[in-house]
Amino acid sequence: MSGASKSSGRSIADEAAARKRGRSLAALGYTKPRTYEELRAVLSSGTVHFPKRLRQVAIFLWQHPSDVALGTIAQVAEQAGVQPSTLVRFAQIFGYAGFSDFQGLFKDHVKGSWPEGRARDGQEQAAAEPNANLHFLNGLVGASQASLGRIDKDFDIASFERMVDLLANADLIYVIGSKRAFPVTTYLSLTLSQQGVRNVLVDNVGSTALDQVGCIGSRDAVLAVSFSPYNSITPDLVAVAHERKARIVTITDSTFSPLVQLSDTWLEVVEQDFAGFRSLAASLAVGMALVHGVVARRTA
Amino acid sequence: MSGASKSSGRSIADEAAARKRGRSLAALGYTKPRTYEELRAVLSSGTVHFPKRLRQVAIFLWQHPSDVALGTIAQVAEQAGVQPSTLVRFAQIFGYAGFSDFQGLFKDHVKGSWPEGRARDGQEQAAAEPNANLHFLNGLVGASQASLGRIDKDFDIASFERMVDLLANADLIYVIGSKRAFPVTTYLSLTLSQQGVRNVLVDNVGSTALDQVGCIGSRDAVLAVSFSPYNSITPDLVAVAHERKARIVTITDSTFSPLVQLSDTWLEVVEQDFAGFRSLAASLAVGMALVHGVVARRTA
DNA sequence: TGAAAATTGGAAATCGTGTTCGAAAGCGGT
DNA sequence: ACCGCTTTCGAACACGATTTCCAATTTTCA
Repeated sequence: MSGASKSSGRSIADEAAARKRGRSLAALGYTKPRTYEELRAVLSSGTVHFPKRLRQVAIFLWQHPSDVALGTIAQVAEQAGVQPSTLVRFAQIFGYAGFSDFQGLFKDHVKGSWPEGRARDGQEQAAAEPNANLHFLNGLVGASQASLGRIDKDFDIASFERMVDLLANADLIYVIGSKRAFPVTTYLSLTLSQQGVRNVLVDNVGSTALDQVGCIGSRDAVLAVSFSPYNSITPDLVAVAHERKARIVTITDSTFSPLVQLSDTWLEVVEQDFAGFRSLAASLAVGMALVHGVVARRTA
Repeated sequence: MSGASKSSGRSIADEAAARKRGRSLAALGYTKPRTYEELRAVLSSGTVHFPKRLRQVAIFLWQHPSDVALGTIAQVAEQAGVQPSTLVRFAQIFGYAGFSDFQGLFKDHVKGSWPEGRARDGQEQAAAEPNANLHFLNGLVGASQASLGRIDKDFDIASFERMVDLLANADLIYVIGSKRAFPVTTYLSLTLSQQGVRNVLVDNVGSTALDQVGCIGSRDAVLAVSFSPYNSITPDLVAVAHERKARIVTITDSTFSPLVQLSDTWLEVVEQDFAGFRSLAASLAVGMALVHGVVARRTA
């Protein structure tokens, strides 16, 4: 609220200053947004086209309003990945004198939705859900959360560390998984690559998977992901890799998985399902942690 | 959060300084409260008796936590009807270096009760975790759960139903998404197929994506998934589909997505990230719900 | 391809904020 | 009522935060 009161007394000078820079939105027929909702409306209208960095700022403001309200300009800038001056420029484009002034908008908003907005009614809401689609969505969310919750409970950290070791020491990592596991492997492969870890995603495009794994050497490692029913091509591919003496680490959902016997180390991740639709949340989280562990080990 | 981290590094010196003033609570057997809840507990315990001005401060803190979090010391002092220095003294009595440090408590609390800040819970929980890998895993789980939690809060059920409508009435569904969105689209495509809904996953294998979307007709629909940064091929592909008069529904993470303007209907799903690794849990859950909705509509 | 314009990064300068400190006022005990 | 201790006040100071400005870079348009 202080920000608002302060700005009101200086708005004329502010706008004059901004206009002098020739970038004020007033020139575009916009008036300075006076509330957080107005700002959101302007941002979402899509009529304003920002260059790269300023767009980055807009996206961050959109997604993390409370961080903007509570932080200093330096903190916000770092989190958004831009320079502090960029934030100031952004604020000025909207007709504000500077960041502090602009921040008042966010402070007001956060304060406004407090403490009335504290109603933690997740459970009650779900219980009396009239809409079938919402009911289903809540069921899926529940299944995902249950899967995630189970990770904390019984997680074999020793196996996990062995897996990190094996993968980190590998020459090349082959990522294998089909059907339901494929989304997991694509994300793992993408993330590994983004982190600079060379890897091959065995996707079986062109039915070349067997030939790909035929190239595996004894200094390579296989990261396999497989869920029941185990009727996909994955066990076959892993068996080939096993014959070729590669290290094999597996994420699967039971000891009955045919991959368990082939693996040097394996982790059990059980996903909950709702009405036949199975979550992938836990597998993704564990997989990401694996990637992170490998990167950390390699750069150490 | 910055306040908290800052304090941890200086706490020893802080407490020494406070003790020298002879008013530290440590002398009374109290330890410095580390969270807002702990502070409330101490205040409400009634075991500490403050002189007039300090009591005034305590009452104000109790009743207006958000003002304390958002304001400057001068503003808080004025609202509470005391001098700024009184606030500093109050903070020091509790073992903090000063008001800024103390204020961090309130900022954390406010941010924690704000949707996108909830992953912090997992992070702090993990702070006591000795194993770095476990810490990271917990962070990811926290991010996933925060993402899922946000679905309940603000979900545009109307948009969702329009999306189901459009997809259910489509002749053929094209599923488009690249990079981080690709795992989501692969799972959507797989599930659609398993449920008997004909669809094309535009995966750009062989760089044929443009040719694929060139076949889209006006009775088809596109289900696009895209996250920031929006620098992939997805917008180009969707633009082609748009020109060919197909219905377009989108799952994305902000209004700045270039897909929004091309879409008939879109849903905002914001994923939390942890150390740069972003969750997909919420997008997957929403996507699955979409598939289920389409199947239900078609078989009805 | 080259020139002009727009955008961005970064450091220097400015401004505001929090903290400290000494003096004054209040309070309780003798 | 006096003395000593505690609490409060308010101004000066120092620090950190914000803003400004200019050079470097990127983009745009001819």
